[in-house]
Amino acid sequence: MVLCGMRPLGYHQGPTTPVFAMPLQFYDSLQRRKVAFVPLDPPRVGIYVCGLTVYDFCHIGHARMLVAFDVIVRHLRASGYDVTFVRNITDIDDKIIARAAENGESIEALTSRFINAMHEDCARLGVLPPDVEPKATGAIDGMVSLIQELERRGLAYAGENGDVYYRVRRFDAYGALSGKNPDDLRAGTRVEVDEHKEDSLDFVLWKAAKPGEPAWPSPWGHGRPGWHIECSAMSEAHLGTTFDIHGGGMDLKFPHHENEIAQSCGARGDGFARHWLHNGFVNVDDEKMSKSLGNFFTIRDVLKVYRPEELRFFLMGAHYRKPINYSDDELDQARAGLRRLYIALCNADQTAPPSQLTALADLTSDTALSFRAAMDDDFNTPGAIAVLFDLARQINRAADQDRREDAAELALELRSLGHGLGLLAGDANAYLKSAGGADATDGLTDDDVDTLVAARNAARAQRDFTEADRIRDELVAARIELCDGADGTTWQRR
RNA sequence: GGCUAGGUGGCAGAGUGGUUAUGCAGCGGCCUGCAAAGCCGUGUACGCCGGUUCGAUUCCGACCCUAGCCUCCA
Repeated sequence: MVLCGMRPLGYHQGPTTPVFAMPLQFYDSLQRRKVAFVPLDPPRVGIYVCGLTVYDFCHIGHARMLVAFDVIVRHLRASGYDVTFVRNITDIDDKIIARAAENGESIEALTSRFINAMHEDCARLGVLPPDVEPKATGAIDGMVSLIQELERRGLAYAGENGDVYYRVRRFDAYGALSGKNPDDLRAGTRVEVDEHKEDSLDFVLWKAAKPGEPAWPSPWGHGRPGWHIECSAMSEAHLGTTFDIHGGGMDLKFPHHENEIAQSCGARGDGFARHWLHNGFVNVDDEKMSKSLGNFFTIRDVLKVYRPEELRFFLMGAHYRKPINYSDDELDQARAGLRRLYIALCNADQTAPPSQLTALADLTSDTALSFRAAMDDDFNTPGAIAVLFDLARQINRAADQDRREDAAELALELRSLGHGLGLLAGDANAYLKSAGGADATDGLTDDDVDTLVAARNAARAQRDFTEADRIRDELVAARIELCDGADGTTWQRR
């Protein structure tokens, strides 16, 4: 509860200028304010994020979560922490069972198909794999153990139907995360009431097996786990009963995360996640994008039209806690902005990725310190990106003034800072020449373009500008832009 | 209805008790055969009404509006 005071970060450009910075701070959903982050057991940091239920392709809302926590973990690591990042996979639940039956395929076939698809999507978006990616079906023992302990403590009971429930009203802290009062919740009950529950607030820990459904043995008979208990078991298995950060989408705050707290704290005493981070939503027409509303775009749909990095850049263009609206117009804006950064790398003649980047901690320019300050302040990616643009201007200016070494040095810094955001990792020419999405092919191969550019330059050499412009118009129609420089003509796809 | 977040220039989006966010788009200039890219210049935004203050977009209160959650959901 006590904010750490200012502490010296280091010295910049001589010993007379101390540079101060606040330590890393972020908004904790539990305390509902920004807190200075002090890990439980530094430099080790444990973070658990609720992953996906794998019965369909990932949509952009999932991408938001994946990218948001990818950036958070990247920055924790850049800040010197030894992070263990756990992101689970829910591979058993009602929807999975229903979808598998619908498709006439096995649950295993369905889930492994969509797990692979998710991994492909992540790789394309530059989302690094978590350190541990546990599956619910691999954590049944831990769930049974938790439920047994809850039962022993009077917090769980078996209904007549064989389902096991959590006795919510016996857990005093219920509602602490979501700010909800159990009495208010009960008043709002308007869904079908399960007559086997003691109280309508109680939620399922273990479901009795139904014919034809997957089931595991347990003290309460064959059955399968409820959704909430999975995460309590998986976080405990990999991070212990107390760990630093728990994350997930805003909609998981209640009831999922509230229930996790009830389960984990109920069974193991106090502890569990010390801080909670929730990412905001992707909206379409100012309405939540979700499968149930049917207004969602899958990642792979979007990547037919936009480059993966453009989507990533778009998702980081707003603070991770705020909602963002998905539209072609905004993706186009992201495209134009990212293009500017890559062009700066080209202007510095640093098109190929460097073999060695500079670590954030070793960058001491004002620019780098601004970047760090932005990221240290609740992972403020828009602020950090603004610093990238500032750097791009510095590079272009240096290039204009023919200060090549300066430009190269700044370009390395841009790459290094970009790395902290998972951006600007590739070859700049390759990026700019790539089609803006799988469906954006213009029918011209790179060789075709090179041939036309050569023909145009031959015409220019003869001062036949009518022919030169005709060829350029043809290329522009194919979304290819030319740039006549001192060293020849370069081209890019828009 | 309860709870939780928001309302910033044409668009997107940070931030701040008094000083340029940033990007996209626009306009003027330089450069160019013309462009493109880049550079330079250019915009007097902070929902409404009160209050505190020398001074508020920034703090406090009321109001209006929006979104999310209260049901599976990133």
